[in-house]
Amino acid sequence: MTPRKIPQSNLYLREEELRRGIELLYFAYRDFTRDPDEILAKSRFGRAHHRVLYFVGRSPGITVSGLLSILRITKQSLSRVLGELVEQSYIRQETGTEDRRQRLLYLTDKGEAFERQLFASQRDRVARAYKVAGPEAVAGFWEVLLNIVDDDERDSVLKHIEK
Amino acid sequence: MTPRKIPQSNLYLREEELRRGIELLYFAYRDFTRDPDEILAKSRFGRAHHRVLYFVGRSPGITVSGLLSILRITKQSLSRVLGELVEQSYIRQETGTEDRRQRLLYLTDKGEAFERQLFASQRDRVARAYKVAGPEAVAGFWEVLLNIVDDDERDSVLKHIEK
DNA sequence: CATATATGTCAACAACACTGACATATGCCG
DNA sequence: CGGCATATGTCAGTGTTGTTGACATATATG
Repeated sequence: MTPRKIPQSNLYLREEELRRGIELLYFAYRDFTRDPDEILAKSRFGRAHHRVLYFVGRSPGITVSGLLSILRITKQSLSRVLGELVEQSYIRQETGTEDRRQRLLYLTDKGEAFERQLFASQRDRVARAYKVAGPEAVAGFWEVLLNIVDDDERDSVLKHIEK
Repeated sequence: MTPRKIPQSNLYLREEELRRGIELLYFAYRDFTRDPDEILAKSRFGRAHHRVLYFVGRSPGITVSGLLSILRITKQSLSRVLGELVEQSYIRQETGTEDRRQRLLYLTDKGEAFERQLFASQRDRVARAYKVAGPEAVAGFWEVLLNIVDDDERDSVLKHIEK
């Protein structure tokens, strides 16, 4: 009951709550990626291809460097994955109109169909979670995740999700 | 204004909301893993070692198969990582008392110190996010994540986080 | 024209996952 | 006790995804 004990107890509680968030993030992400992974395993693509299809589908006409700053990988890594998707006609490239150095990326019909299939596998899981938890929980879910993102990335994430 | 248009509009809204969750999960996870990755890069360990240290620290005396079902990787994959941690005295193994086939895993003092350093790097990020978002948002964050987890895994996750 | 930027490419390498096959120690059941 | 199951360990080969470093080409910009 000394004053010193109170902050210590709060710190302990705090750590438990923080670990709970860390673990839930880990477990949810672990299961959340399994749905598309199973579909991808049947093709010769992997998770990296999925991410490219996802973000090109989400931002048609995105440039290579735009994609790089979302994915935060090197251009050499992206190049391999993107090259395979282009070569197999899931993605097409157009030379930029304003800046002809840029390559603007778009999903082809084939790519769009595949992306929708991959999305569908995650959609059901997330939709169920939203439904069970309810709209207020969902708002909290978004709010906390947004604040976990790097401070200097938050604006760019907001631009993405508020489209 | 025909009845047909209403469900279509709802579906569209729904998809936007689902994609928002998917993207926030992606971006938050991307940044959330960067803190420990930077520390790990200075050692000769990687993200896989971190996960093992984390869950052994969280459940002292966990068995190898217990760890395998949390990590959902093969024993061959775990073996390499765990072997390195044991060999460098971050983790020690004890033969199970009830079942002598089991190897019970514990962090050494060295392992505990390293785990706390890794945890600290994520703690600040999550603590700030909790603080900015507020307690109700945090409850929603937990609730949605828990429901994103596989149905048949939810009990085991609950057992974990409610310790 | 000179420099910067956007993109592409080659090569070597590392982390982390997988499959398949086999080995050892221990528990448990009839 | 003998036989089968389980917990763990190990060897070998492979694939995906990331890295660094070096260099090339086309285009923009001052």
